[in-house]
Amino acid sequence: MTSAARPGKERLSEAAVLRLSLLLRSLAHLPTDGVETVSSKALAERFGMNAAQIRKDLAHLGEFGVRGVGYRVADLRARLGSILGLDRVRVVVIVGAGHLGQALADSGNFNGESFRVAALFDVDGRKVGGRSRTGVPILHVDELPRSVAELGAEIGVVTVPAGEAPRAARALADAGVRGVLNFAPATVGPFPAATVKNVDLTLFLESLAVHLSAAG
Amino acid sequence: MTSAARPGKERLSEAAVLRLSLLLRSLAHLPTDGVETVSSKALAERFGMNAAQIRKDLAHLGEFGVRGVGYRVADLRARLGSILGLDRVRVVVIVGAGHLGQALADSGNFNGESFRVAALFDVDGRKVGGRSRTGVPILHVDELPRSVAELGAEIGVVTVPAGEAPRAARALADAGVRGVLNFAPATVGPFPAATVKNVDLTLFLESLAVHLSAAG
DNA sequence: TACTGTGAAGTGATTCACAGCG
DNA sequence: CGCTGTGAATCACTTCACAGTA
Repeated sequence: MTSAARPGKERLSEAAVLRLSLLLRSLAHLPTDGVETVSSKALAERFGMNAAQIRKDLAHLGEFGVRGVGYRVADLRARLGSILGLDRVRVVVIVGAGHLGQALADSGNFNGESFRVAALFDVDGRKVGGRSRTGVPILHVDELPRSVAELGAEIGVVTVPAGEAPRAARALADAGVRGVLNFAPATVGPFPAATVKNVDLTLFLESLAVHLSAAG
Repeated sequence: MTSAARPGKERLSEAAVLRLSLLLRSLAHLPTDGVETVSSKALAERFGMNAAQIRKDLAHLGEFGVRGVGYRVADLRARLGSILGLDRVRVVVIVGAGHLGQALADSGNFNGESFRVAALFDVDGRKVGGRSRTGVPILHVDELPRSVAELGAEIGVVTVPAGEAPRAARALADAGVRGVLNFAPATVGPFPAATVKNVDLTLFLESLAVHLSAAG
Protein backbone atom coordinates (compact mmCIF):
# COMPACT_ATOMS: atom_id res chain seq x y z
CA MET A 1 0.00 0.00 0.00
CA THR A 2 2.88 2.31 0.67
CA SER A 3 4.77 2.99 -2.50
CA ALA A 4 8.05 4.76 -1.95
CA ALA A 5 10.64 2.95 0.14
CA ARG A 6 12.28 5.03 2.82
CA PRO A 7 15.95 4.16 3.10
CA GLY A 8 17.13 6.37 5.92
CA LYS A 9 15.38 5.87 9.27
CA GLU A 10 13.81 2.87 10.96
CA ARG A 11 10.36 2.37 9.62
CA LEU A 12 7.36 2.98 11.82
CA SER A 13 4.85 0.22 11.26
CA GLU A 14 1.40 1.16 10.06
CA ALA A 15 -0.02 -0.18 13.31
CA ALA A 16 2.39 1.94 15.31
CA VAL A 17 1.39 5.08 13.44
CA LEU A 18 -2.22 4.30 14.22
CA ARG A 19 -1.47 3.86 17.90
CA LEU A 20 0.50 7.07 18.06
CA SER A 21 -2.30 8.96 16.34
CA LEU A 22 -4.75 7.60 18.83
CA LEU A 23 -2.40 8.40 21.68
CA LEU A 24 -2.03 12.00 20.57
CA ARG A 25 -5.77 12.37 20.42
CA SER A 26 -6.12 10.73 23.82
CA LEU A 27 -3.86 13.35 25.35
CA ALA A 28 -6.58 15.89 24.62
CA HIS A 29 -8.88 13.98 26.94
CA LEU A 30 -6.49 14.08 29.86
CA PRO A 31 -7.59 16.15 32.82
CA THR A 32 -6.03 19.54 32.28
CA ASP A 33 -5.83 20.55 35.91
CA GLY A 34 -2.13 20.88 36.43
CA VAL A 35 -1.15 17.50 35.00
CA GLU A 36 2.42 18.02 33.88
CA THR A 37 3.57 14.46 33.37
CA VAL A 38 1.98 11.14 32.65
CA SER A 39 3.27 7.58 32.87
CA SER A 40 2.87 4.85 30.31
CA LYS A 41 0.94 2.85 32.88
CA ALA A 42 -1.52 5.67 33.49
CA LEU A 43 -2.06 6.16 29.78
CA ALA A 44 -2.50 2.45 29.23
CA GLU A 45 -5.10 2.15 31.96
CA ARG A 46 -6.97 5.25 30.95
CA PHE A 47 -7.19 4.38 27.26
CA GLY A 48 -7.12 0.62 27.19
CA MET A 49 -3.66 0.18 25.73
CA ASN A 50 -0.60 -1.81 26.78
CA ALA A 51 1.96 0.09 28.82
CA ALA A 52 4.97 -1.73 27.39
CA GLN A 53 3.83 -1.02 23.89
CA ILE A 54 3.39 2.67 24.59
CA ARG A 55 6.93 2.79 25.97
CA LYS A 56 8.31 0.91 23.02
CA ASP A 57 6.52 3.12 20.53
CA LEU A 58 7.74 6.26 22.24
CA ALA A 59 11.29 5.02 22.76
CA HIS A 60 11.35 4.32 19.04
CA LEU A 61 11.07 7.98 18.26
CA GLY A 62 13.82 9.13 20.54
CA GLU A 63 14.13 8.70 24.30
CA PHE A 64 12.34 11.57 25.85
CA GLY A 65 10.72 10.03 28.84
CA VAL A 66 11.99 10.74 32.33
CA ARG A 67 12.77 7.64 34.40
CA GLY A 68 10.93 7.50 37.65
CA VAL A 69 8.53 10.22 36.47
CA GLY A 70 6.99 9.53 33.07
CA TYR A 71 6.54 11.73 30.02
CA ARG A 72 6.08 15.46 30.08
CA VAL A 73 2.70 15.97 28.46
CA ALA A 74 3.72 19.06 26.53
CA ASP A 75 6.81 17.31 25.17
CA LEU A 76 4.75 14.29 24.27
CA ARG A 77 2.24 16.36 22.33
CA ALA A 78 4.89 18.26 20.44
CA ARG A 79 6.90 15.17 19.67
CA LEU A 80 3.90 13.17 18.45
CA GLY A 81 2.62 16.05 16.38
CA SER A 82 5.97 16.43 14.72
CA ILE A 83 6.47 12.74 14.02
CA LEU A 84 2.97 12.32 12.67
CA GLY A 85 3.37 15.39 10.50
CA LEU A 86 0.53 17.22 12.21
CA ASP A 87 2.56 20.21 13.23
CA ARG A 88 1.41 22.24 10.27
CA VAL A 89 -1.65 22.53 8.03
CA ARG A 90 -1.82 20.28 4.99
CA VAL A 91 -3.91 21.35 2.06
CA VAL A 92 -6.30 18.68 0.82
CA VAL A 93 -8.19 18.51 -2.48
CA ILE A 94 -11.04 16.14 -3.24
CA VAL A 95 -11.80 14.68 -6.66
CA GLY A 96 -15.49 13.82 -6.95
CA ALA A 97 -18.00 16.41 -5.75
CA GLY A 98 -20.73 13.88 -5.09
CA HIS A 99 -22.44 13.54 -1.75
CA LEU A 100 -19.51 11.81 -0.10
CA GLY A 101 -16.96 14.25 -1.48
CA GLN A 102 -18.95 17.25 -0.36
CA ALA A 103 -19.68 15.69 3.01
CA LEU A 104 -15.96 15.24 3.58
CA ALA A 105 -15.12 18.69 2.24
CA ASP A 106 -17.48 20.26 4.75
CA SER A 107 -16.71 17.96 7.64
CA GLY A 108 -14.84 19.03 10.70
CA ASN A 109 -12.72 15.89 10.46
CA PHE A 110 -11.12 17.12 7.29
CA ASN A 111 -10.88 20.73 8.36
CA GLY A 112 -9.09 20.96 11.64
CA GLU A 113 -5.73 21.87 13.08
CA SER A 114 -3.80 19.88 10.53
CA PHE A 115 -5.90 19.63 7.40
CA ARG A 116 -7.88 22.02 5.24
CA VAL A 117 -9.93 21.11 2.19
CA ALA A 118 -9.22 23.80 -0.37
CA ALA A 119 -11.05 22.57 -3.45
CA LEU A 120 -13.37 19.97 -4.92
CA PHE A 121 -13.07 18.73 -8.49
CA ASP A 122 -15.67 17.22 -10.76
CA VAL A 123 -16.50 16.81 -14.44
CA ASP A 124 -20.20 17.58 -14.05
CA GLY A 125 -20.87 20.98 -15.62
CA ARG A 126 -23.77 21.60 -13.26
CA LYS A 127 -21.50 21.36 -10.26
CA VAL A 128 -18.40 23.08 -11.63
CA GLY A 129 -18.33 26.73 -10.70
CA GLY A 130 -20.42 26.17 -7.59
CA ARG A 131 -19.43 25.72 -4.00
CA SER A 132 -20.06 23.24 -1.23
CA ARG A 133 -22.27 24.25 1.67
CA THR A 134 -19.34 25.64 3.60
CA GLY A 135 -17.96 27.37 0.55
CA VAL A 136 -15.33 25.03 -0.86
CA PRO A 137 -15.15 25.84 -4.58
CA ILE A 138 -15.93 23.13 -7.12
CA LEU A 139 -13.58 23.22 -10.09
CA HIS A 140 -13.27 21.22 -13.27
CA VAL A 141 -10.94 18.24 -13.15
CA ASP A 142 -8.94 19.79 -15.96
CA GLU A 143 -7.89 22.44 -13.47
CA LEU A 144 -6.23 19.86 -11.22
CA PRO A 145 -2.60 20.34 -12.25
CA ARG A 146 -2.74 24.10 -11.98
CA SER A 147 -4.82 24.15 -8.78
CA VAL A 148 -2.74 21.61 -6.92
CA ALA A 149 0.35 23.65 -7.61
CA GLU A 150 -1.29 26.96 -6.74
CA LEU A 151 -2.92 25.71 -3.56
CA GLY A 152 0.12 23.73 -2.51
CA ALA A 153 -2.07 20.67 -2.03
CA GLU A 154 -0.25 17.68 -0.59
CA ILE A 155 -3.10 15.22 -0.20
CA GLY A 156 -5.74 14.20 -2.72
CA VAL A 157 -8.93 12.38 -1.83
CA VAL A 158 -10.76 10.24 -4.39
CA THR A 159 -14.55 10.05 -4.04
CA VAL A 160 -15.56 9.17 -7.58
CA PRO A 161 -17.26 5.95 -8.72
CA ALA A 162 -15.03 2.87 -8.84
CA GLY A 163 -14.65 2.99 -12.62
CA GLU A 164 -13.23 6.50 -12.56
CA ALA A 165 -11.04 6.02 -9.52
CA PRO A 166 -7.81 4.89 -11.21
CA ARG A 167 -7.96 7.85 -13.59
CA ALA A 168 -8.71 10.30 -10.79
CA ALA A 169 -5.93 8.95 -8.60
CA ARG A 170 -3.45 9.14 -11.44
CA ALA A 171 -4.50 12.69 -12.22
CA LEU A 172 -3.84 13.61 -8.58
CA ALA A 173 -0.47 11.89 -8.54
CA ASP A 174 0.50 13.55 -11.82
CA ALA A 175 -0.61 16.89 -10.46
CA GLY A 176 1.86 16.48 -7.65
CA VAL A 177 0.07 15.45 -4.49
CA ARG A 178 2.18 13.22 -2.26
CA GLY A 179 -0.63 11.24 -0.66
CA VAL A 180 -3.81 9.80 -2.12
CA LEU A 181 -6.76 8.67 -0.03
CA ASN A 182 -9.00 6.51 -2.17
CA PHE A 183 -12.58 5.85 -1.09
CA ALA A 184 -13.60 3.97 -4.22
CA PRO A 185 -13.77 0.17 -4.15
CA ALA A 186 -11.07 -0.12 -6.79
CA THR A 187 -7.37 -0.71 -6.91
CA VAL A 188 -5.40 2.43 -7.65
CA GLY A 189 -1.70 2.99 -7.97
CA PRO A 190 0.92 2.38 -6.88
CA PHE A 191 2.65 5.56 -7.94
CA PRO A 192 6.34 6.32 -7.61
CA ALA A 193 5.94 9.68 -5.93
CA ALA A 194 2.71 9.31 -3.98
CA THR A 195 1.60 7.10 -1.12
CA VAL A 196 -1.81 5.55 -1.64
CA LYS A 197 -4.20 4.60 1.10
CA ASN A 198 -7.33 2.72 0.18
CA VAL A 199 -10.37 3.09 2.38
CA ASP A 200 -13.01 0.77 1.09
CA LEU A 201 -16.20 1.46 2.99
CA THR A 202 -17.88 -1.65 1.66
CA LEU A 203 -15.13 -3.74 3.22
CA PHE A 204 -15.98 -2.43 6.66
CA LEU A 205 -19.59 -3.46 6.29
CA GLU A 206 -18.52 -6.86 5.05
CA SER A 207 -16.19 -7.40 7.94
CA LEU A 208 -19.12 -6.74 10.25
CA ALA A 209 -21.29 -9.14 8.29
CA VAL A 210 -18.94 -12.04 8.94
CA HIS A 211 -19.38 -11.54 12.67
CA LEU A 212 -23.12 -11.60 12.33
CA SER A 213 -23.09 -15.09 10.89
CA ALA A 214 -20.38 -16.44 13.15
CA ALA A 215 -21.52 -15.25 16.57
CA GLY A 216 -24.19 -16.87 18.67
CA MET B 1 -28.30 -19.88 10.09
CA THR B 2 -27.95 -21.06 13.64
CA SER B 3 -26.56 -24.37 12.50
CA ALA B 4 -24.71 -23.18 9.42
CA ALA B 5 -22.17 -25.76 8.32
CA ARG B 6 -18.88 -24.33 9.45
CA PRO B 7 -16.13 -26.89 9.05
CA GLY B 8 -13.30 -24.62 10.13
CA LYS B 9 -14.08 -23.80 13.71
CA GLU B 10 -10.94 -21.73 14.07
CA ARG B 11 -11.30 -18.00 14.09
CA LEU B 12 -10.70 -16.13 10.87
CA SER B 13 -8.27 -13.31 11.42
CA GLU B 14 -9.37 -9.82 10.53
CA ALA B 15 -6.76 -9.73 7.81
CA ALA B 16 -8.04 -13.00 6.38
CA VAL B 17 -11.58 -11.69 6.22
CA LEU B 18 -10.30 -8.67 4.35
CA ARG B 19 -8.46 -10.84 1.85
CA LEU B 20 -11.46 -13.07 1.31
CA SER B 21 -13.68 -10.04 0.76
CA LEU B 22 -11.24 -8.72 -1.78
CA LEU B 23 -10.99 -12.14 -3.39
CA LEU B 24 -14.74 -12.43 -3.75
CA ARG B 25 -14.86 -9.04 -5.37
CA SER B 26 -11.97 -9.97 -7.63
CA LEU B 27 -13.89 -12.95 -8.94
CA ALA B 28 -16.31 -10.51 -10.52
CA HIS B 29 -13.46 -9.20 -12.65
CA LEU B 30 -12.55 -12.60 -14.01
CA PRO B 31 -13.18 -13.12 -17.70
CA THR B 32 -16.61 -14.70 -17.90
CA ASP B 33 -16.11 -16.51 -21.17
CA GLY B 34 -16.43 -20.13 -20.16
CA VAL B 35 -13.99 -19.99 -17.24
CA GLU B 36 -15.15 -22.81 -14.99
CA THR B 37 -12.20 -23.22 -12.67
CA VAL B 38 -9.37 -21.07 -11.46
CA SER B 39 -6.13 -21.93 -9.67
CA SER B 40 -4.64 -20.16 -6.68
CA LYS B 41 -1.65 -19.29 -8.83
CA ALA B 42 -3.80 -17.67 -11.51
CA LEU B 43 -5.70 -15.65 -8.91
CA ALA B 44 -2.50 -14.60 -7.21
CA GLU B 45 -0.93 -13.37 -10.41
CA ARG B 46 -4.03 -11.62 -11.62
CA PHE B 47 -4.72 -9.77 -8.39
CA GLY B 48 -1.33 -9.37 -6.81
CA MET B 49 -1.74 -11.79 -3.96
CA ASN B 50 0.28 -14.74 -2.69
CA ALA B 51 -0.84 -18.14 -4.00
CA ALA B 52 0.02 -20.04 -0.83
CA GLN B 53 -1.96 -17.61 1.22
CA ILE B 54 -5.00 -17.94 -0.98
CA ARG B 55 -4.83 -21.71 -0.63
CA LYS B 56 -4.41 -21.49 3.12
CA ASP B 57 -7.29 -19.07 3.47
CA LEU B 58 -9.56 -21.27 1.40
CA ALA B 59 -8.46 -24.53 2.99
CA HIS B 60 -9.33 -22.93 6.31
CA LEU B 61 -12.96 -22.77 5.38
CA GLY B 62 -13.31 -26.36 4.26
CA GLU B 63 -11.42 -28.21 1.55
CA PHE B 64 -13.28 -27.58 -1.62
CA GLY B 65 -10.54 -27.19 -4.15
CA VAL B 66 -9.85 -29.89 -6.71
CA ARG B 67 -6.25 -31.12 -6.83
CA GLY B 68 -4.68 -30.82 -10.19
CA VAL B 69 -7.44 -28.48 -11.33
CA GLY B 70 -8.08 -25.58 -9.00
CA TYR B 71 -11.28 -24.14 -7.59
CA ARG B 72 -14.64 -24.19 -9.33
CA VAL B 73 -15.50 -20.52 -9.67
CA ALA B 74 -19.18 -20.98 -8.87
CA ASP B 75 -18.35 -22.96 -5.74
CA LEU B 76 -15.81 -20.40 -4.73
CA ARG B 77 -18.29 -17.55 -5.04
CA ALA B 78 -20.99 -19.36 -3.12
CA ARG B 79 -18.64 -20.46 -0.40
CA LEU B 80 -17.07 -17.03 0.07
CA GLY B 81 -20.46 -15.35 0.06
CA SER B 82 -21.71 -17.70 2.70
CA ILE B 83 -18.66 -17.44 4.95
CA LEU B 84 -18.58 -13.68 4.70
CA GLY B 85 -22.28 -13.49 5.42
CA LEU B 86 -23.02 -11.87 2.10
CA ASP B 87 -25.46 -14.49 0.92
CA ARG B 88 -28.45 -12.50 2.01
CA VAL B 89 -29.43 -8.86 2.42
CA ARG B 90 -28.61 -7.18 5.72
CA VAL B 91 -30.69 -4.23 6.78
CA VAL B 92 -28.64 -1.22 7.83
CA VAL B 93 -29.74 1.85 9.77
CA ILE B 94 -27.74 5.03 10.14
CA VAL B 95 -27.79 7.31 13.17
CA GLY B 96 -26.91 10.85 12.19
CA ALA B 97 -28.61 12.30 9.13
CA GLY B 98 -25.88 14.82 8.45
CA HIS B 99 -24.07 15.06 5.16
CA LEU B 100 -21.99 11.96 5.75
CA GLY B 101 -24.92 9.90 6.96
CA GLN B 102 -27.05 10.88 4.01
CA ALA B 103 -24.19 10.34 1.59
CA LEU B 104 -23.76 6.81 2.88
CA ALA B 105 -27.49 6.15 2.94
CA ASP B 106 -27.74 7.06 -0.73
CA SER B 107 -24.47 5.49 -1.81
CA GLY B 108 -24.27 2.42 -3.95
CA ASN B 109 -21.66 1.00 -1.60
CA PHE B 110 -24.20 0.69 1.17
CA ASN B 111 -27.04 -0.44 -1.07
CA GLY B 112 -25.99 -3.44 -3.05
CA GLU B 113 -26.45 -7.19 -3.15
CA SER B 114 -25.85 -7.63 0.54
CA PHE B 115 -26.78 -4.40 2.27
CA ARG B 116 -29.69 -2.02 2.22
CA VAL B 117 -30.04 1.19 4.20
CA ALA B 118 -33.59 1.23 5.50
CA ALA B 119 -33.65 4.29 7.71
CA LEU B 120 -31.77 7.33 8.97
CA PHE B 121 -32.16 8.68 12.49
CA ASP B 122 -31.58 12.14 13.86
CA VAL B 123 -32.68 14.44 16.65
CA ASP B 124 -33.02 17.54 14.46
CA GLY B 125 -36.72 18.34 14.08
CA ARG B 126 -36.09 19.94 10.69
CA LYS B 127 -34.75 16.67 9.33
CA VAL B 128 -37.07 14.21 11.05
CA GLY B 129 -39.99 13.29 8.84
CA GLY B 130 -38.09 13.99 5.67
CA ARG B 131 -36.22 11.68 3.36
CA SER B 132 -32.77 11.45 1.84
CA ARG B 133 -32.33 12.14 -1.86
CA THR B 134 -32.97 8.53 -2.73
CA GLY B 135 -35.92 8.29 -0.38
CA VAL B 136 -34.52 6.80 2.82
CA PRO B 137 -36.82 8.05 5.60
CA ILE B 138 -35.39 10.13 8.42
CA LEU B 139 -36.86 9.21 11.79
CA HIS B 140 -36.38 10.49 15.31
CA VAL B 141 -33.77 8.71 17.38
CA ASP B 142 -36.48 7.86 19.89
CA GLU B 143 -37.92 5.53 17.26
CA LEU B 144 -34.74 3.46 17.17
CA PRO B 145 -35.80 0.54 19.36
CA ARG B 146 -39.08 0.07 17.56
CA SER B 147 -37.69 0.63 14.06
CA VAL B 148 -34.71 -1.67 14.45
CA ALA B 149 -37.05 -4.46 15.50
CA GLU B 150 -39.59 -3.77 12.79
CA LEU B 151 -37.03 -3.43 10.01
CA GLY B 152 -34.97 -6.33 11.22
CA ALA B 153 -31.87 -4.16 11.14
CA GLU B 154 -28.67 -6.00 11.96
CA ILE B 155 -26.12 -3.26 11.41
CA GLY B 156 -26.07 0.28 12.72
CA VAL B 157 -23.86 3.05 11.40
CA VAL B 158 -22.88 6.01 13.56
CA THR B 159 -22.32 9.32 11.76
CA VAL B 160 -22.97 11.78 14.55
CA PRO B 161 -20.42 14.20 16.05
CA ALA B 162 -17.81 12.62 18.32
CA GLY B 163 -19.51 13.81 21.50
CA GLU B 164 -22.75 12.06 20.65
CA ALA B 165 -21.17 8.89 19.30
CA PRO B 166 -21.04 6.82 22.48
CA ARG B 167 -24.71 7.55 23.17
CA ALA B 168 -25.73 6.75 19.61
CA ALA B 169 -23.76 3.52 19.55
CA ARG B 170 -25.26 2.42 22.82
CA ALA B 171 -28.74 3.21 21.58
CA LEU B 172 -28.10 1.02 18.55
CA ALA B 173 -26.72 -1.82 20.62
CA ASP B 174 -29.64 -1.57 23.04
CA ALA B 175 -32.05 -1.56 20.14
CA GLY B 176 -30.66 -4.89 19.07
CA VAL B 177 -28.30 -4.42 16.15
CA ARG B 178 -25.46 -6.92 16.13
CA GLY B 179 -22.86 -4.80 14.40
CA VAL B 180 -21.94 -1.14 14.81
CA LEU B 181 -19.88 0.81 12.32
CA ASN B 182 -18.67 3.99 13.98
CA PHE B 183 -17.42 6.88 11.86
CA ALA B 184 -16.97 9.31 14.72
CA PRO B 185 -13.49 9.92 16.13
CA ALA B 186 -14.49 8.59 19.52
CA THR B 187 -14.23 5.37 21.44
CA VAL B 188 -17.49 3.49 21.61
CA GLY B 189 -18.35 0.21 23.24
CA PRO B 190 -17.50 -2.52 23.64
CA PHE B 191 -20.91 -4.05 23.97
CA PRO B 192 -21.66 -7.62 24.97
CA ALA B 193 -24.02 -8.36 22.10
CA ALA B 194 -22.69 -6.20 19.29
CA THR B 195 -19.43 -6.07 17.38
CA VAL B 196 -18.02 -2.58 16.98
CA LYS B 197 -15.87 -1.44 14.11
CA ASN B 198 -14.36 2.00 14.27
CA VAL B 199 -13.62 3.80 11.04
CA ASP B 200 -11.91 7.00 11.94
CA LEU B 201 -11.52 9.05 8.79
CA THR B 202 -9.16 11.47 10.45
CA LEU B 203 -6.80 8.60 11.19
CA PHE B 204 -6.46 7.84 7.49
CA LEU B 205 -5.47 11.39 6.73
CA GLU B 206 -3.01 11.33 9.59
CA SER B 207 -1.42 8.14 8.42
CA LEU B 208 -0.85 9.80 5.07
CA ALA B 209 0.61 12.84 6.76
CA VAL B 210 3.34 10.82 8.41
CA HIS B 211 4.57 9.73 5.01
CA LEU B 212 4.65 13.30 3.78
CA SER B 213 7.08 14.37 6.47
CA ALA B 214 9.25 11.29 6.27
CA ALA B 215 10.03 11.47 2.58
CA GLY B 216 11.95 14.11 0.78
C1' DT C 1 0.67 -33.91 -14.56
C1' DA C 2 -0.87 -29.73 -12.24
C1' DC C 3 -2.79 -28.61 -8.69
C1' DT C 4 -4.37 -28.41 -3.56
C1' DG C 5 -3.59 -28.80 1.39
C1' DT C 6 -0.32 -28.40 5.00
C1' DG C 7 3.84 -29.07 8.16
C1' DA C 8 7.80 -26.35 8.82
C1' DA C 9 10.40 -22.31 8.48
C1' DG C 10 10.50 -17.51 8.51
C1' DT C 11 9.11 -12.84 9.71
C1' DG C 12 7.24 -9.32 12.32
C1' DA C 13 4.79 -7.45 15.87
C1' DT C 14 3.34 -7.78 20.87
C1' DT C 15 4.10 -8.77 25.66
C1' DC C 16 6.95 -9.85 29.52
C1' DA C 17 10.37 -8.98 32.80
C1' DC C 18 13.96 -6.62 34.51
C1' DA C 19 18.25 -3.75 34.34
C1' DG C 20 19.34 0.97 34.95
C1' DC C 21 18.47 5.69 35.85
C1' DG C 22 16.49 10.11 37.80
C1' DC D 1 11.72 4.30 45.20
C1' DG D 2 8.90 4.46 40.36
C1' DC D 3 9.44 4.69 36.00
C1' DT D 4 11.58 4.23 31.36
C1' DG D 5 14.00 1.65 27.86
C1' DT D 6 14.97 -2.81 26.08
C1' DG D 7 16.63 -7.79 25.46
C1' DA D 8 14.21 -12.06 25.54
C1' DA D 9 10.06 -14.70 25.08
C1' DT D 10 5.83 -15.17 23.06
C1' DC D 11 2.41 -14.89 19.76
C1' DA D 12 0.35 -14.22 15.15
C1' DC D 13 0.66 -14.24 10.60
C1' DT D 14 3.02 -15.17 6.13
C1' DT D 15 5.73 -17.76 2.96
C1' DC D 16 8.07 -21.83 1.50
C1' DA D 17 8.40 -26.38 0.03
C1' DC D 18 6.61 -30.60 -0.86
C1' DA D 19 3.71 -34.74 0.01
C1' DG D 20 -0.54 -36.34 -1.73
C1' DT D 21 -4.23 -36.74 -4.94
C1' DA D 22 -7.95 -36.14 -8.65
